Amino acid sequence: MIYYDIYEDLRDKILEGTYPYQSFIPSETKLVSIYECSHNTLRRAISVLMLHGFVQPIRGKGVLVIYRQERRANFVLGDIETFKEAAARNGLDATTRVHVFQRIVASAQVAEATGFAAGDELWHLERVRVLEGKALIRDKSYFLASALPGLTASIAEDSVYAYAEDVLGMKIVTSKRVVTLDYATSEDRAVMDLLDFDMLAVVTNHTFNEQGVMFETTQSRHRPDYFTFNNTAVRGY
Amino acid sequence: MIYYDIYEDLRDKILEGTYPYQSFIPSETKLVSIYECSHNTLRRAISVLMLHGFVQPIRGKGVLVIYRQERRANFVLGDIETFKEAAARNGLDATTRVHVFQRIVASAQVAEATGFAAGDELWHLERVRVLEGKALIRDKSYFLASALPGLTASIAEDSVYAYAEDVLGMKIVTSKRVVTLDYATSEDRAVMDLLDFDMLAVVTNHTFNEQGVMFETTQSRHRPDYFTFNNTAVRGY
DNA sequence: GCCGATTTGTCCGTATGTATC
DNA sequence: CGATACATACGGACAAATCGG
Repeated sequence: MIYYDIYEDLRDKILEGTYPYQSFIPSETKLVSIYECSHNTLRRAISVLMLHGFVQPIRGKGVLVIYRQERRANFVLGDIETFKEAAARNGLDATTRVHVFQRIVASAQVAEATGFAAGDELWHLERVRVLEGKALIRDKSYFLASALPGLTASIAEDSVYAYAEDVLGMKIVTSKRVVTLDYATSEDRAVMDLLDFDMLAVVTNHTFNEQGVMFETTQSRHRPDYFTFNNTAVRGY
Repeated sequence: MIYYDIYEDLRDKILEGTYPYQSFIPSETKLVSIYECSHNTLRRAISVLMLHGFVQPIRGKGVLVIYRQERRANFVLGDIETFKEAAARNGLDATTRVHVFQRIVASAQVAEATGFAAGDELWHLERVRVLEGKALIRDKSYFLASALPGLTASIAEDSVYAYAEDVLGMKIVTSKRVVTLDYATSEDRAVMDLLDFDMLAVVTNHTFNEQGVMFETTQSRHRPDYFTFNNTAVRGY
């Protein structure tokens, strides 16, 4: 995929400062001759850069870099990535404790709450994410059992996504997320290191694989002081 | 813009149920002949649908609808839109109280906190958003004065964005947002109807116009029970 | 103010590859 | 294997905005 390679190359040059904030990257014409690709392919790479908030094209002038290094945050969410990847990217030591691991059949209530159909066979997992020795995130997950044969508690302790992608060959494509706030429950307090926080950031996500099957929904409950959610919106895209 | 018209038409058909959840929309070939457009233009419309979480194309099969009507939320954020638009879309009666309206010169501290340059002339606004008679959101905004000549308190009471777009002809292009949580301050409590909530959802945004100039940064502090933030991530885009 | 060169934006047509059925 | 459907890439044409002379 040529467009993606070009995207990564330009992105890295922006990240390392070759193309600094508020500067223009080389023109389409120049980049086309540099990468020896068609202008449409280059434009696609630019559009991915734009959607990720790195650049903003200005007609008649050029493509402006609007990315700049953010202040250090504790735990940044945003793109599709696993908990382990996010922890590694944020330079944190991470482990996972599996509290619940069971196979269930979706009741009408579970179906209503999760978006699965009543009668679906599901894996029900409850896990706590531990960063630097602190239990900061509590995940309540439901996975479609038919999409994840052979799931075990020890896999869940490592990374379900890695198992799905590397072992089963599944690909995660779309992830819809909703961020809300909720009171901490006594259950939250029992398994998390909540200090005196009484509210949590709640990220509810629905994940679709390459078959368009919603195979996972997870409610992640985050301790407020370690929660950051990034997003870029571009008009018309 | 043909691609955008096609996007809107398909999106509306999905919203009204013509193309229901988990069904395939007509094939590329059929849509091309329906809309009498080129292959590429249609694909662009599909890609916008995908980025907004409405569909997911599956190679060899078709384009699957993965959108379904969500439960009613109190106040949903996500795309680029004004407070008034969001209120209208959520069917709520909305007013704005302007508490602070002044012109300042950015100090080093303000520059550090906002991302503007020290010495920039800024409008500093503090506003409270009132929905259905309840003061639920507190906005602390800084606008680049050179980008918004003639701003007044009464405009701020209505909609700064409408003034920028309709009167000044500015276009809002990119909006970067970060969601965090913060303790409610005594100032928050003084101007908002906070009940007994002691934490707030904080959305910090940086907005760029069509010139690539960051002309606004706003910190919006939301009462937890009225806060919802939507997001869709697609792998590779 | 005008013109021409540059740069991005949109659209079209075609070719080829890959996955599904 | 062939037909269908999406995915990627190329090249060309014209429009729209900017900028300098």
